[in-house]
Amino acid sequence: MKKVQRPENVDELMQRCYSIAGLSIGEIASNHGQVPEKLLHYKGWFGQLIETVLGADAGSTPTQDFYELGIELKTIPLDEEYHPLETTFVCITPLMGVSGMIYEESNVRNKLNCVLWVPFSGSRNIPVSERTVYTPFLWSPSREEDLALRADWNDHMEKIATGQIESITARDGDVLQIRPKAADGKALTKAIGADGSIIMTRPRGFYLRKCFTDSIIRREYKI
DNA sequence: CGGTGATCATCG
DNA sequence: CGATGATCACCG
Repeated sequence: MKKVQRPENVDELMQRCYSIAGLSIGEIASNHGQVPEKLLHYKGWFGQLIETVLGADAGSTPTQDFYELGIELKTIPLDEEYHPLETTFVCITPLMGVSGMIYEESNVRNKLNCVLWVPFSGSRNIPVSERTVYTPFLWSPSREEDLALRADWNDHMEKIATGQIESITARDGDVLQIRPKAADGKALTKAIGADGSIIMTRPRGFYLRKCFTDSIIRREYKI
């Protein structure tokens, strides 16, 4: 693995981004090991590859990838018409100690405050090494997007705070949904139960719906 | 276990 | 056939 230093500033980061725009995954991975045939057993592989290439550290800290720059890195697979193929994981959903939490100080708001999107062709009928990176770009939520995120976050967190976590499904939330996020179905974590007691439940995560990221992509690429 | 990075597989 | 619920790999 070739070591890449952390970028000193946004310009340096973006120059690295533009240097990989248009390249195939195989070309980008040439100095970083083998490209997997399928992503089934390597689901986060591409995201971690891009982190390495751009100089983010591969830690698992709940902060931005480029902490000094306040920038979060997200790769996003698109189909032939530039529509997102998958939802976008944001962060783990807090299920305990949520009373008094406000959106402005939430992990969701912090993560999405400034995102470096790295879109790439992700259709499964294209061999992984032949999929290409589109032009990465920086994004911050518009006022409307921020309001939509805040509304969903408030709805979700109120339910969690009042012991209704088990009633939340992926259908809830216009742009921000909650879905299981764990290694398997056996993983359990503490949450607030209906009667205020502590219950054990599946860990959850916040995800951005495709419609939300789709509008981001279409606005940026003017399509 | 609880985070990071996500995509898979099944079902309505 | 797309979304929901489940799952995969790795790290400290």
